[in-house]
Amino acid sequence: MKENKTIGEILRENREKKGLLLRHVSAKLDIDTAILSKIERSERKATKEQILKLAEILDLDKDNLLIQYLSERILYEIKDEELGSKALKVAEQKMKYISRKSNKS
Amino acid sequence: MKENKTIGEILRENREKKGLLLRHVSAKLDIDTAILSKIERSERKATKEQILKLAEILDLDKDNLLIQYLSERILYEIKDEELGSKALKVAEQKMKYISRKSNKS
DNA sequence: TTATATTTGACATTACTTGTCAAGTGTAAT
DNA sequence: ATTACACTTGACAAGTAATGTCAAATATAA
Repeated sequence: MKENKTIGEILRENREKKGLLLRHVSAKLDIDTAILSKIERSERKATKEQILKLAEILDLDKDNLLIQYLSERILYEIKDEELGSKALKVAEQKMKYISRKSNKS
Repeated sequence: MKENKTIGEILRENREKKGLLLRHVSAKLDIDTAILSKIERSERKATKEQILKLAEILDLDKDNLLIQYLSERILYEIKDEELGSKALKVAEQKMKYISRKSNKS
């Protein structure tokens, strides 16, 4: 029974769990509350830097949050593509090929 | 023994196989030869529309070429990311989750 | 050489991303 | 019901990246 939350949902839940307001967190990120609000509702994408700062501010695991973030960006790339699923699989194959190559195995 | 060619390589090989010059093909695409040259050498990305036209011009399978193209775009998205490989796997999981959901299974 | 094909790099244009701001909505307390 | 506060919304501005042109450079072959 795996959860499946958006980055936005994760960020909002954890911000609220800590009792922080948009204005507190957005100040630390040095952006307007409007953007953070939109990020939490998946109306905008965060930048990588913002994700890393948010992990610190909300005490979340950086690597994990970054993986979630990157995976959303990947899905965004193919969201309107019928062949997206196949493209993803091919991307994985190429990825393996590349790492196999660079390890000269 | 799988092949692993870039889109650019595929395009160039097939253009040459048909005896077409950059200027012939780029004219049909309505772009300068310079861009096509760069696309073939992976110095620039093509647009989706260009890929579809190229499939026609070079008699290549549209779906297959599009999959190759999209997979390159995906890899481009994570090319500098240490966690890229993990992000790809998570993206696939999410993809499965989404399609499971939309099929209400 | 001359001719033709391709490549390169500087630059223009366009499209997307990321941001601000001000006005709007929702909710709870006085 | 008015004030106060958190959040949301949408119009717009600024910055960045993608896409293209052009002219000069390079390569190859006749």
